[in-house]
Amino acid sequence: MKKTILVFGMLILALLLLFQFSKYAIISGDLKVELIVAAIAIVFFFVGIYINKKSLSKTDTTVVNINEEKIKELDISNREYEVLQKIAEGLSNKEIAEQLFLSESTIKTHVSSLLVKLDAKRRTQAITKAKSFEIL
Amino acid sequence: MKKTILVFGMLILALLLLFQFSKYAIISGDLKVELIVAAIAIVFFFVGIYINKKSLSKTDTTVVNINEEKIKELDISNREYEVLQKIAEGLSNKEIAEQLFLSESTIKTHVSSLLVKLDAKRRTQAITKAKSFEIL
DNA sequence: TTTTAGCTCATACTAAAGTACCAAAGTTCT
DNA sequence: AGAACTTTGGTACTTTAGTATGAGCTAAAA
Repeated sequence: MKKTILVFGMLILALLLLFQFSKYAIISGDLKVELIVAAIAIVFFFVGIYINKKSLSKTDTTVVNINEEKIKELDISNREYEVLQKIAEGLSNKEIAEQLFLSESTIKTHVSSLLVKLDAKRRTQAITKAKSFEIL
Repeated sequence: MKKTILVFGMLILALLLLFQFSKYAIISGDLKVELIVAAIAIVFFFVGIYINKKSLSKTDTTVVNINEEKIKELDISNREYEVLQKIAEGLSNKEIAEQLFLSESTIKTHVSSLLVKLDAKRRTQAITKAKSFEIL
């Protein structure tokens, strides 16, 4: 936030300096008008690019939102979704079972139904499909 | 491509018009110098934003840029990286072998060395780790 | 109160995945 | 040509993953 204020302060300062400089240069006739105009144009062209890049990189992380409607559409239950998340974290059935205080059999059951619902043959494919559905 | 040429053509035209206009305005004294300078600044500021947006939307995938240095750092070979990509697509060893015209044994060898290099126990974990390293 | 749906767990089995170890071509660099 | 490395492939084995089927339990809906 402080950085933003600093950047804008510098910008305003540069703008004022350009004003003064252009006025002086035109009146004294040291430089051609075209040159000054071109310089201003180029400077603010890149300022625009810079500002735009800054604002874009901030809203960049907001792009990824979980599509909850799709989860319901695919008829994936709460428990199944939990398991799906653990799968995507790279855990084995055994590890998932331990983390959720369940037996490995139960995890296998959930995984199997997940594969059916996501129309996947493997857990890795389930991950990619889930991400394409914006579920993960 | 034709659109790009058109846009740039329009830009150059606008630039020339501004040149002429500013020269005329300053000489005739109809407008204040500050106003002209400000106008030019504002116009090119937005031009910069526009151009930047266009170029970004085209190279949109460049935002999630693959960290090639990390690949070298992890000592992952070309073939191994190819296999890693196929794993992330959710393919089985057999399917990867068919796509790359290799035997399943070879894929297993590559996968094993990938797991070691990525310090992963499973292929699913390899995917998540690779993504955290910005390799995928 | 049945019925339905979700969650749980088990057994038995098949199919992948992964490990360990070895070995032969092919490249690249010196 | 020899060294070092990548790529390829094999065998034999262990470990996960995944399927099929059945069943008990609970909570909510019909």
